[in-house]
Amino acid sequence: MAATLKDVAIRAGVSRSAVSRTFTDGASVSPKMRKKVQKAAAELGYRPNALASSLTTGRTKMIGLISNNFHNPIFLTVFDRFTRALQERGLRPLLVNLSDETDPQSSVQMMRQYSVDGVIVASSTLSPDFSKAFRDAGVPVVHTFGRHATNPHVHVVGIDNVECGRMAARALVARGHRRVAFLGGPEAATSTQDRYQGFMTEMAKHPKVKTTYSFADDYSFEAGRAEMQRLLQGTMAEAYFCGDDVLSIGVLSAVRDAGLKVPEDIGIIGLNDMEMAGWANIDLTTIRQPIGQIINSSVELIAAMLDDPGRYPEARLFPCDVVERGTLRPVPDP
Amino acid sequence: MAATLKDVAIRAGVSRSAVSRTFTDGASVSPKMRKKVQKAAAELGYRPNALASSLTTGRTKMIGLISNNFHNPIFLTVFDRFTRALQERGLRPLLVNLSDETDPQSSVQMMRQYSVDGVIVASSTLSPDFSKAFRDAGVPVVHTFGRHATNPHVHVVGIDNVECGRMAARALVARGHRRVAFLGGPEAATSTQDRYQGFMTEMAKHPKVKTTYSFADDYSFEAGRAEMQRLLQGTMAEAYFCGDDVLSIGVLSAVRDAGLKVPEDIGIIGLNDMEMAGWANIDLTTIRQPIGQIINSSVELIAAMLDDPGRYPEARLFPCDVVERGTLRPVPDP
DNA sequence: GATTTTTTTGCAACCGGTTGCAAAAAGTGT
DNA sequence: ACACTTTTTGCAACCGGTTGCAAAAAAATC
Repeated sequence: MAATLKDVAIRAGVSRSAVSRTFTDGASVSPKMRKKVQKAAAELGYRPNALASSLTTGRTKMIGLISNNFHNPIFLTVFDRFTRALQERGLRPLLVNLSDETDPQSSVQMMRQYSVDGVIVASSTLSPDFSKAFRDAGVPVVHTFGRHATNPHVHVVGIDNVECGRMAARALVARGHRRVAFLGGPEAATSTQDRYQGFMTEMAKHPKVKTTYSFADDYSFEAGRAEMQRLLQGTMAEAYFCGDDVLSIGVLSAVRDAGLKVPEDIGIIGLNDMEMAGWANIDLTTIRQPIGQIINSSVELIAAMLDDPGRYPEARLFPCDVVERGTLRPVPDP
Repeated sequence: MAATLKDVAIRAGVSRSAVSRTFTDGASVSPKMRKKVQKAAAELGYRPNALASSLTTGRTKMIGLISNNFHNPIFLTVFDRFTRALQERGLRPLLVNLSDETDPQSSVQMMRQYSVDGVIVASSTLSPDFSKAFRDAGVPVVHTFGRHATNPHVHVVGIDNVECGRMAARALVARGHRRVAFLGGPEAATSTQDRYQGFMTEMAKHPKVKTTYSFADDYSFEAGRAEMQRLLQGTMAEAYFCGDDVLSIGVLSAVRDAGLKVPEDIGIIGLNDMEMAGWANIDLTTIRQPIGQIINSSVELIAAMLDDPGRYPEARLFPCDVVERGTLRPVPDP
């Protein structure tokens, strides 16, 4: 069975406190004692029990990583990046799948049962109130992909979805499209609302361009495809800003099945620049959300909060940029 | 700050032991006492600290979920399923990303520091020795997607990759193909080796069919595409068994870019039946690996081991089946 | 009511660590 | 060698729970 601190103390012929100090950063212990203890510990294969020490230190080094999105392919990259960034700092992600429930209180309680040092909410659809429940319970929290506010109640890291909507609108206008449309994800999602708002307000500056919009049921291939199939029954726009890449791929599929050419007949621009967007058979023009930076910044922020829990809530927004690929025609020469 | 068992005891005017018994399944406590304690606990928002109790019980209900694959899209489904199945049993996954290192001992040590109740190794590329290190350290372990052996040292849950190779071969032969090929993932991977072996041994039964093989660098779209582009410079087979779905999608991309028609000119069969295989623009004929069953079985097995740690190691293999879609021509009528 | 049996309860020790503090040891200066 | 200062060390209490056991209380039996 696992060796304990007491076993090491007995073997090294020292007090338990000496052993503890040897393994506690910053604690005072003589070099001679340290060597004696380390020798005994090595012989026994001893490593401190993180959970026992957390009772005294109040630190587990575990971070709750909460998500309700396990279907959008970009989230595999998200989990890859989060796990790596946390591990690099000696932090351990306790993964929570909230696809089936979003009661803040039961999540808060569970996280406190495990004494996580902090929580990262990785979701664009879980509400600010969800994240705020952690803050109110005294648990450091960062909401990644959350909607920013002028006076944020919790730390938010992400992109400005409104600005992305404007950016997409500008991209379509710059290509001379006279009829454009927003095809968003689920209408109730804040990310959808913000992208829609940005798109529509930018398009309002171009009254001569006909602008329409609609929503898919979900951020998924099937939902995007189904919504475009519905649109194909009526009057089409020349170009579409689709709420995200996976939606865009569904839209592309429906368009091509209808015998239309992309970008010649129909232009498509997505959002996210997930790995698949660059696959040769997709080649999606999209707006890149800098996932790596967002995640590193989130982890940096949660780590900072461990040392400064009273840290004032901030919103860190990262700029997006248009990635030119094959689904939008080139900008005409001036 | 969080209420403790002691706070509840004081508020209810009872002993700490009474409070503990109220929250411990199977412990003896009168209904009257229980009600009194529960009232006080509710008023204080008390929940037992799982880590403190683990010191006595030896149980954290945390399960290490180890993976080194965060790029194959099917792993998003894998994580979704694992988190759900574990959560349903009140178990919590501590996620570990081993993309960058595979030293068994450091992983074992980390898991023991957190007193996980068990470990699930979700990887087809991490070696049996990796999993065995946990067993040797007395940590219950299940290797999901591991290679089975006649005398397994650890519990293994997955598919018979050799049989899948045979199955793919039979599928190609049944369609009358006279020139067939295996296009595998990384040659060193055991999954590649087994699939290759099954394919080749089955094809050996059909000496009149010309059989060739090659390997992609990786299980990825780009690697699949690149390998097919290389093959397109030479003599092509009529149909290919590609080592997994994501490889197949890359292969499809290269084939179509070369102006060939699928399945008329070239047939493709993949393996896994990940969500994307069914997308209308992919419509991949593939061999379904029953991910849901594999994962539920793994979780069932780890849960069983918590109660019976000495349980004899077993291998649970699930049958695969061919999913007919659009990338292989139909079987000719007899 | 008295006796016996069963259930409930609190005490105190335990789980594996950390840490304040006083005493001991080591180091420095004269 | 002695006085003073700094560092190191062990003790014992603590962190937030669980549990064996003996005593007390409740229930059952006659």
